[in-house]
Amino acid sequence: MNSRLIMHIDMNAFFASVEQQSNPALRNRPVAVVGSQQRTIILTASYEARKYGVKTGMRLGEARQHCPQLKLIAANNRLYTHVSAQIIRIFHDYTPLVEVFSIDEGFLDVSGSLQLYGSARRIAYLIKSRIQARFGLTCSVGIAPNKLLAKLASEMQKPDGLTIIEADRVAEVLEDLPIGAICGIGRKTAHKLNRLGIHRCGQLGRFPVQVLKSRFGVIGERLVMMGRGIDSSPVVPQEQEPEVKTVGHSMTLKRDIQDRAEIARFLLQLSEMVGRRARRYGVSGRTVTLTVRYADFSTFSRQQIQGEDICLSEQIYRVALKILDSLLLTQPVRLLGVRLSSLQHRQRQLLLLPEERRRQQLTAALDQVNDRYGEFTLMSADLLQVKGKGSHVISPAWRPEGIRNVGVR
DNA sequence: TCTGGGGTCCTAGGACCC
DNA sequence: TCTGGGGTCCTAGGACCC
Repeated sequence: MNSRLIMHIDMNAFFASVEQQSNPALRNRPVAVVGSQQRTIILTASYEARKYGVKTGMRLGEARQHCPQLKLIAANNRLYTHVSAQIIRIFHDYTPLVEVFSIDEGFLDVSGSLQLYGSARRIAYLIKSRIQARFGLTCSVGIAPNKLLAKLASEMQKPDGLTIIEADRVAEVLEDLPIGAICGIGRKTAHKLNRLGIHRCGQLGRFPVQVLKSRFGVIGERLVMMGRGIDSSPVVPQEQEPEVKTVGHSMTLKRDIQDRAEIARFLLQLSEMVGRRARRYGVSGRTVTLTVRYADFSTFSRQQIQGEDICLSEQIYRVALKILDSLLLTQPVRLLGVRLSSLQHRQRQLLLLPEERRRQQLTAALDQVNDRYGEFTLMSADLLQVKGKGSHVISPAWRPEGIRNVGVR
């Protein structure tokens, strides 16, 4: 009973594939989904575009150099969320143990589903064919004894792959695998490991733990385990997901600005977005962080802790503004961010003073209108001066509404 | 059309208290 | 008055993931 069977399912070029399905004219053509603002990057490229070297994270100019006929599409977050939620529902038909890793990825613990379906391979085929039939989308599936290896396996065949790593083949698979292929070993860590003479997972797994511990701290031990393909972390279903720890929004401005009044108006807009999401989650927080990126891309943040938990947009804004006032801006500003952390569940309304309670009710009414009719349908007069609406860029890490577990306790 | 946005976790240094 | 040590909280930055 201690041998598990974990499946990782990764939708192939998700955003781009969804667009190609919803618009047949885009099929078999190089397309890329980008953010809705002007200053953006490639979020997802279709496989046709990838052939030309177009990749996630690329600047638009560079992408066009690789592929002049590249068709760009502004991200449609509602559509992707909708499709994602339905795909997740399909996963749940095969096991209650589904971990939503991002909008286009999930882990399934199918250890207990084999009696019913025969094998993990069969479950994978069923899921793949249902997703194909219903949405016209392909995915890559990895099956292995743990999450680390399942994720690795799903990467091995794309698109439309199915890769199984059996327990007795783990060492063989890892021996010559570059360390960077492991989820959790990024560019910097790979580089540091390379300098210790470690290039392959096999080498990593045999390396003295003590040396890695002294160089990497607590993750030193984890690194050796990764090299050996050992991972005991469970598949965490939605209802057991830890609660959110921070809520934040940031935006790259259409153009770099230096005028403090203008900066303040963007902070108000960001504070409203943060406050509204915090209230929807039912949390408030004591720490407000302001992030600034200058025109040269250098980025810094300053935080301030309040004596009480806050969640109203105006309260967040006031703190953000205080931080702004304490800053000496040495360059035009490219990006602004506001984040609320040290989150707590909000107190019951009974404990509030009548005046505070009235204000909360007003805020809740405004939030309801905005939830139904879209961001910034109702907003303070100051916000009206801010040109454009909130950022509607969606990231692959973004979770469908209601997927994240909040407000239970 | 020069480089997005949402998170989590870890670290190092300093303040402060006992 | 020439110098310890542990614990906790806070700050800012960085690595990593999608």
